[in-house]
Amino acid sequence: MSRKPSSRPQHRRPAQRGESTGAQVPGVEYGLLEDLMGYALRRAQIRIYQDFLDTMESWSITPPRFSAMIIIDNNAGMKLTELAAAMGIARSGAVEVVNSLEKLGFVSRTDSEVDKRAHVLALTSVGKKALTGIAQAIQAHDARISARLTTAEQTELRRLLGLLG
Amino acid sequence: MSRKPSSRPQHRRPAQRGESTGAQVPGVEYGLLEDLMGYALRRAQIRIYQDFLDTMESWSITPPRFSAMIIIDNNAGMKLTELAAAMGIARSGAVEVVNSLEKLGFVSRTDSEVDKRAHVLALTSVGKKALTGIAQAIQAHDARISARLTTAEQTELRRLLGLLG
DNA sequence: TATTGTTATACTCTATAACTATA
DNA sequence: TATAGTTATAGAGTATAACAATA
Repeated sequence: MSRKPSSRPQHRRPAQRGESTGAQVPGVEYGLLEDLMGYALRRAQIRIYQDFLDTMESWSITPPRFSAMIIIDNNAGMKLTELAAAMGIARSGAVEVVNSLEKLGFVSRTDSEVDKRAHVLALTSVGKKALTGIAQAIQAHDARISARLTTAEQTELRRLLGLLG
Repeated sequence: MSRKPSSRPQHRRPAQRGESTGAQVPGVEYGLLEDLMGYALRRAQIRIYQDFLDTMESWSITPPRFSAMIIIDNNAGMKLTELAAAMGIARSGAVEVVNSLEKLGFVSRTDSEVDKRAHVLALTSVGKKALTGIAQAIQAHDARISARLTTAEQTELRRLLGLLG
């Protein structure tokens, strides 16, 4: 089965992780999966991730990029290796995140004064302005996904999630 | 910066998603992230995913592969398109999952009697035997991640997760 | 015309290892 | 020797679009 490479689509939506709804399909037996806490958590995250992506669509922001922006904004003078540690990812992964944020014009690398190997990360003015809007949208997203829980239930959910794992 | 392609390592651990611990690093400010339910959920999932991978390492099983095996086992005569719908992923993704499970010898495709386009999915005898061990290990994993919660708290957590999204 | 399975393509996220420049 | 940033490579998971065979 072959296809013409020349007819490749130009306006495809970016293929991101988690386009599925996280809902169960009626008539399908899920067996053991129904009993697993890990599966319940995974389904919830898939549902929420979709809303996150929809929320961030116009900004080209993904969860790791968002985390990186927030962490850079809250830790002045941070180096790339420190960002990687803070995010719990490899240095090479942090390079990719910073590359993409730099390409979007949100983050800058500046040569460190004290260590010629290191780059100091910072949000650009464009990045700072964008983060204001992004943070607002994310907070609205977070409120939306938590809307069916009372304040007490939200507190309890946080506590129980903290105990997991 | 170039490198010698001939010196490529041969015994690297497969790079899977979620090698990070999901823990926060002391001394780092996480700002808004601390307040987000979505971030709390994400961190819990990262922690748990690591234990899942460690548990499944000897079986080469990942969450989607595990879900697929359970669903195929519980829905006799299922077609690939139905599996994709049940898992909430694209057909092309289901092809990949089934390919990998077929390569492991756990799943078989059989020509459908009633629809010459379709293949009927089934666990092989090897797959059935493997699933017994896998399911046991996963149930132990699930008990492990839930161990710090009482039974009542586990029930409550499930309920609250169901309300999310 | 519509559906089924497949392939081609592309993108994100993650990893390990090796490399260069610097400490 | 060790660290900081980068690049090369790899693999899993996801997507859209097009295609051949069949319904």
